Amino acid sequence: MKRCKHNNLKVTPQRIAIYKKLIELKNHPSADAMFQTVRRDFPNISFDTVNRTLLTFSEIGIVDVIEGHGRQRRFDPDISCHHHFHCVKCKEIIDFYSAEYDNLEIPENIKKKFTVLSKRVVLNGICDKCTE
Amino acid sequence: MKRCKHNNLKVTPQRIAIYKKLIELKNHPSADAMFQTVRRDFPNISFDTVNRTLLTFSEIGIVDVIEGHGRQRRFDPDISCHHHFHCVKCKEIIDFYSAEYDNLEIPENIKKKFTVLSKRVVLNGICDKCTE
DNA sequence: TGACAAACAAGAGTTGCTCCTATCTAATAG
DNA sequence: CTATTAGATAGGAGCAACTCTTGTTTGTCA
Ligand SMILES: [Mn+2]
Ligand SMILES: [Mn+2]
Ligand SMILES: [Zn+2]
Ligand SMILES: [Zn+2]
Repeated sequence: MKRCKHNNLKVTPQRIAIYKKLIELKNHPSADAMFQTVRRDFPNISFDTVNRTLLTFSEIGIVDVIEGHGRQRRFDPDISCHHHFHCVKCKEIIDFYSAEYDNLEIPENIKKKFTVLSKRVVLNGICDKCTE
Repeated sequence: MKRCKHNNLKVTPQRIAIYKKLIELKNHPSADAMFQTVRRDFPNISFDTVNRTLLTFSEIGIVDVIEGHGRQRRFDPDISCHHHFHCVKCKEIIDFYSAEYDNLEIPENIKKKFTVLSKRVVLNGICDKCTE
């Protein structure tokens, strides 16, 4: 919660509860998934607070809002450089790691024109569970 | 429209109008953006028809539904292998091309477990227009 | 121990699809 | 060339996932 104070944000019980759930998660939850999880320990919390807090956290770099193919925004508690496999059937987003991908060079013409903040390789396909 | 017949889909004036707009577009329209464009030539068309047709086209491989960070689904009339730069400010998605990226190998552990249908490098950052 | 800016809960409002139904039409058979 | 009909469309209701508003509460600092 140092990160909160550092950004002039108050340290509230709601923020602490959401943060704790976030760091123990290993998947890519939607705002509603986080809400359902957090409300088990904090029955009076509102969806709006969870959603707003996740967006606040993404602004101060605690979570990432990641690319998706569905209508729900997906958050990623793992903010290190890694890559994603999207299953087109079950919509799950699966992490994978590759030094080769991490070290990809940004093309010159892009570097000249734009400011690149992050890069990621996104694979689409069918996961092992959906193949049967 | 051969593609339609080949997939047992009727060739309707609406589908022709949407298809024509699609192939002349060079950006990544949302369903609503397509609706607004197509209705100029076809004032009586409904949003639902445009949206449904875009999804139908994506099923038969005429367009791609691409990864996004917002709430609107984005379509891509360019179905060849290429890569995307997402501007986090104006939300524009800009194409770029790189032989190096096209030739990326899929990691062994992914290839073993999953069926990969497409790959793309996604860069996030700030575009030239938003930098001023 | 106040004062107060910031954050919260609850619920209304908005956006962007998605579904439903009556009507229409492209394709095929006669 | 017409009749038939499965499939497609328009218009509108319905729904999911946020997003905003308002009145109340609370963490922080003096
Ligand atoms: Mn991840
Ligand atoms: Mn593209
Ligand atoms: Zn799957
Ligand atoms: Zn921009």
